Amino acid sequence: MRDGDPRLRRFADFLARAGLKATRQRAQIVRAFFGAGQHLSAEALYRQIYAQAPDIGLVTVYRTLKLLQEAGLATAHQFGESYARFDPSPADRPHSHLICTRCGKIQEFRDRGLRHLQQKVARGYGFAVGQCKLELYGLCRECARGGALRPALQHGRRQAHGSCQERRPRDSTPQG
Amino acid sequence: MRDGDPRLRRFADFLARAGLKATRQRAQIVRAFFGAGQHLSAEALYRQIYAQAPDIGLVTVYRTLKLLQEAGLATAHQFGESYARFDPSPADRPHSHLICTRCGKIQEFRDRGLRHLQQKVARGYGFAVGQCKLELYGLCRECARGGALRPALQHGRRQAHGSCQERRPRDSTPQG
DNA sequence: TTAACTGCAAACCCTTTGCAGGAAC
DNA sequence: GTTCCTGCAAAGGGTTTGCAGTTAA
Repeated sequence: MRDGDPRLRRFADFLARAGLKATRQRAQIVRAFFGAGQHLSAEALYRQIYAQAPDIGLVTVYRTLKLLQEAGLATAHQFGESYARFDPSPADRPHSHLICTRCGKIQEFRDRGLRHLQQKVARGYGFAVGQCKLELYGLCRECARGGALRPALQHGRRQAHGSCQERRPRDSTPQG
Repeated sequence: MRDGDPRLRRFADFLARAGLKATRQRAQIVRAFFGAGQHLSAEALYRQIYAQAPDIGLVTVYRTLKLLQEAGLATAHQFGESYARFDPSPADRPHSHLICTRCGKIQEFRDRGLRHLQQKVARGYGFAVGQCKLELYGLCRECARGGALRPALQHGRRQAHGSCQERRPRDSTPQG
């Protein structure tokens, strides 16, 4: 991560505006969080940080992740696991997720169709949509090709992802 | 719930086929579960049952809900709360959810557009979609009208619903 | 100087598990 | 008569909180 990451500045601003303090621990945690560029769990983030700063506690990681959420710089997701993963994309860049149930890879995507679907549902049910959560579980390109290059995903205790169309695409040619 | 609910029969079949026993507790639990016609938590289901059968324990409710999931007759959802809610719709009737963040009401809906979106994403990313989870959080018709007829939803400890288009529909006229 | 922060340990909460007695087949 | 089931209590696991010492502003 380049040090000029705008999210670092946004977090600094958030702290200042809220009358909170910019501590070394918070700096290291957010740096590691944005630097990872993945959907890490609190525990995983803690382990990454531990390598460089073993004095930072897991509790502080949790507390900082909570601040990041309040600042709109992280979003917690369950992804059918027993623990939360934190999405480092700013809340003002909404997106959906593809979760590979084999290798655990999580990809983000956006699709205009979702907006239309929301509007249709909003009209049909008189429902004022605030947040939208769309998650597609299945096999990523590599895993779908039968490649077991990555180890299989270790599932958590609570496998609670909802049901939907159990269906496979006709072809897999990219098209953006 | 009428006693001829096909789900009761499906559950009985499931038990028989798996060499499991049809106990009074299981009967009462699944009856109450399907009868409620809502997305209850284990605790809430337990409380309902407690009125008629205080000898049935919460643990047995959990165990029976797990069996129902294995039988494809219930699905666990997190819905941004700290605990799971169980959807009494058979797994072969996939659908999405509207969750009112004010009164807690959960509505199910289906939309063909989601299928298309899935196919598009599948092509674009080479992703073999298995399960799909779509949840829209916002205000139901009644709550959106400013009516606070139902009490506000008691949120759980863990508010982990993902981000998406923060946006409101132009109008609220029904159209199916 | 003072309000906020940190780490530790302990608490919390939902869910699962071990075990001894009880019920279905 | 087995095998499975139940309830209780206790354990598990992720997350939060209380507290006393520490640090940013």
